[in-house]
Amino acid sequence: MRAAPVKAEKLVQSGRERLMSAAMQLAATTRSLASLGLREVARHAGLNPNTFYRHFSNFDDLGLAVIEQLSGELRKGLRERRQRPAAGGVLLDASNPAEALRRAQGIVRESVKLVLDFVAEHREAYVVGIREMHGTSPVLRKALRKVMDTLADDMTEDVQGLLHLPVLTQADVREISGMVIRQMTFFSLDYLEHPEQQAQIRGQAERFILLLFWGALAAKAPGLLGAAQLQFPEG
Amino acid sequence: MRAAPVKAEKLVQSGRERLMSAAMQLAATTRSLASLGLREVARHAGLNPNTFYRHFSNFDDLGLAVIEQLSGELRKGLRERRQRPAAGGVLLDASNPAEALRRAQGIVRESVKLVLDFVAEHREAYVVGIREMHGTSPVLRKALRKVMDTLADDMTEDVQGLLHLPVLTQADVREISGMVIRQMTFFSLDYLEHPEQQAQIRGQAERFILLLFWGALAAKAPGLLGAAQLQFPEG
DNA sequence: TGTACATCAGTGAACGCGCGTTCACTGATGTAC
DNA sequence: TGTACATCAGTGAACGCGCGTTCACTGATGTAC
Repeated sequence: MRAAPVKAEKLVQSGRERLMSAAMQLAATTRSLASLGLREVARHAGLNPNTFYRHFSNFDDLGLAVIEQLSGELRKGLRERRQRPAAGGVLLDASNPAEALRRAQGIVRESVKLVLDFVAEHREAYVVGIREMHGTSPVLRKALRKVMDTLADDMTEDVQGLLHLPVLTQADVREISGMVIRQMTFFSLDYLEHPEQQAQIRGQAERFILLLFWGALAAKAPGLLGAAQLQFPEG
Repeated sequence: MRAAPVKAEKLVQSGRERLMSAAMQLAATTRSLASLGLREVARHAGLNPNTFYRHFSNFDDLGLAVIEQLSGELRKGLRERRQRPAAGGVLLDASNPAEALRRAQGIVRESVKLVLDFVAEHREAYVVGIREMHGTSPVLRKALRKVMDTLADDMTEDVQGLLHLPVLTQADVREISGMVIRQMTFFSLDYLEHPEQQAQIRGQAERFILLLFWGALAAKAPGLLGAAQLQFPEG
């Protein structure tokens, strides 16, 4: 009798995986991916230094692999969770603007919570990602810009699916989504760094998003807003 | 006869200054301050490696000195330039909202241009600053957060001086200013990286700022906006 | 089913190099009397 | 005004160390026939 090989395969990490998670762990403690050393990573993974070359041709190569894995998780995680509140969608037109805006506000609140929860759960990966977005390696920077763009595309799709806003074009929504995704990097870092102010930061993020959409609606359909009695969420 | 000593003193850079500008120059070409080496910087400054220790006790020390100098220049540069459009100020109330908003929009346009011009002129310093804001050294990160806060304070003061917006409290304006300063880091980098899209990016930045203020006004004084016929600036 | 061979992840020793740091020293400038 | 001394920015040589990379080798796993 021997142990089922399937289970064993699942449990034993390959050398490549060990190197990647070693890099992740090391980068998470104050340092960036770019500042790690090959020997350092191999040591942390319990491997011989030159085993590194069996799996990656250089350091950017490893960084890319790590980022691809992480961004895949981020996107997947967000996509799974945001299925939940998709009950119907809100049509924002002149029929009952106050009610529609109230419901839209609820969706914004849920979405902000969802993102910040995710960030808090994947704290280390997230911080490393943000750092490399402005980091030294052009390759990693470019990869992370692309991640941000993808997230903004996802958000655009969501907004157009959940809140049907006839007055805003897809280009309008995409531009606002891009701004929101970018600003969320700051809110997220604040959120992680100041756990005692989490409620307040959540409120700020909600207000930020609402301001942008209200501003856009104010420019394109002032009548709607006038009837809607907007209210700031308190921080 | 000998040359006037005053002039000579001005022209000859001290060792400390040479080290600082060497670090600046090196950091500007793809690398961050944190990733520089002591010997590398000294070499670039034309000095003996250990002369470094005559002026700085470690690398963060140098980084801080560089950042203090740069942020001083940034603040001073912005402060000087923004004196110009201070002709009077715009009172935004119910008397003639359309005209007041039109003038406010002009001020936003001028301010965005001013910031982006400054960024383009100090390209290298600016990029290094942004990078260190998310960088490896906690000391530099904290220093740069403070710079951002100061800029947001300055902007708050300006907004309250130039546009008199009776419906927004100082806290409202300060929160929006913080959001704008942060988002401008992204717009600025875009602006530097894509010179062929500068007009478009300027337009995006203007729209961003207007959306926030319009959103805030829409929530607090919907009547004003309804009468004002808002218009998006095209990118 | 067995055998021969190729592939592949991993090892250990060795290389030359640039690094941060320390030491003892120099020469110019500033300061006290 | 001159002299003695202290301070300070700079030099050059030397240190031990960890780094990235290369080499020849091992043993397990997969594949062809």
